[in-house]
Amino acid sequence: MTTPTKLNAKKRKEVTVKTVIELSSKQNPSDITTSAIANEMGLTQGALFRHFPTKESIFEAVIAWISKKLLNSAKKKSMEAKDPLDAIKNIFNLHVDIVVKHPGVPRLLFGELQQEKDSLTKKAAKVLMSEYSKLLIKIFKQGKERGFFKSNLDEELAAFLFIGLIQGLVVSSLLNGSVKEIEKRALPALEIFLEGISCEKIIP
Amino acid sequence: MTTPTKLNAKKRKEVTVKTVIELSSKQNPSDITTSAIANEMGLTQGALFRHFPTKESIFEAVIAWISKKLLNSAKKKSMEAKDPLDAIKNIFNLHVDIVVKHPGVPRLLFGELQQEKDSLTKKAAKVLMSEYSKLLIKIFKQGKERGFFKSNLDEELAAFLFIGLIQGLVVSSLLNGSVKEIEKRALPALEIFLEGISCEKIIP
DNA sequence: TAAGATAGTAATTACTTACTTACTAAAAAG
DNA sequence: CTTTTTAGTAAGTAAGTAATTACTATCTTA
Repeated sequence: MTTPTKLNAKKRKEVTVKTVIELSSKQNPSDITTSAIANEMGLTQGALFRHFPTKESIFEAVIAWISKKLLNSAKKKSMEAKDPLDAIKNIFNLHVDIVVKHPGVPRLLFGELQQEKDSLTKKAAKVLMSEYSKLLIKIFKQGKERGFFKSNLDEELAAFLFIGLIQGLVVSSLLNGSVKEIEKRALPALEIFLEGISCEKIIP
Repeated sequence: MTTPTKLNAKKRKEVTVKTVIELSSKQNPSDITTSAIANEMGLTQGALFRHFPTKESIFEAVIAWISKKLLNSAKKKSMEAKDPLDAIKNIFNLHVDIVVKHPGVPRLLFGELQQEKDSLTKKAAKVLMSEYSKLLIKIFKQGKERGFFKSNLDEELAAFLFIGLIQGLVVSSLLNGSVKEIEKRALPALEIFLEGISCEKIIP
């Protein structure tokens, strides 16, 4: 991915973030070196440090990018939906789209979450995940009140299962070595989940 | 964890494996250095290489340990079960127990699966996961035939959701920083999953 | 008890890592 | 056109990293 030499600071930062996400889809994010990033961009390693003070700050920027991408879109989807069930479906599709388009994203987040010390990036990843959970919990709660979901549903649990749903698809793609696997299985997976949390259908 | 100086080769290898699993529960497995392992065992770094030719071979031994632990027990549980539904429940509990007792295990496996090149350890992790999937698929298939699960159930998908189910619980524990979270939510989570894949109850 | 085998030490190896710095080329501004 | 700002280079640094080595202490057993 050789980009034209000399980009302004803003563009260069954007390219860096995209490059890290790209690399994360091929290897363990914590194994990505600054040299690897620079090399992938057609840049010398030292040049990166003109734009970012530390390696960690690069990953901060990446998490920030993901946060914006995921949270903003999810909130928009939930606003546009006609009911809570529709909202869940839309957010699921959005999430799956992001994962298919950027398979590095779940790896980055999961990788950060299991870091030893509470670095800034880990904190950012935690914040993102709990914001996302909060949004889901709110929707599940609404869906419960409006009679879409079981009345005894634990919304927090449902939120984590929703995330786990996608993690399961990611695992399957890691085993088969192809993200297409995810697209194929996404909808049936969602159906099983919804079946598990929805009210029994009224017998006609 | 200072162990008595001088252990025989077999014991030392066992302690090494346990130590790596222990460390994996606190930090990203790919960040674990041979010094860290040795230090945790009360040993010098070089001493490790009396027992393992390379660092990778240490992780091979760890995956082998997990494989034995998980696969053997799961097979046994499935043999003892009175029906496929029972088998799934028992394997789920077993899996949850292992994760709660050794939180480093899912991190190790997931970490290996997303490695760049097909190292021996990645291959071993892949084999383990697909053996595990195979076992689950077999049970889901039997359950389908015997009328426990939906007749149109995709067994392979169900297997990955089963794994994702636990991943979701792991994510929740990473956010809350406590594995107890997993124990608390495990059974309700399983119920939702089973509800999603089971045959509709016959109306009395 | 003496001899050989074995587990561990401590220093050192070659190599990789994130980060720094003195310099250059090109664009932007006056 | 000249000056200043800015993005990038290339070489270097210090702090790790996995692995090797010469040596030692301890256990086993003949």
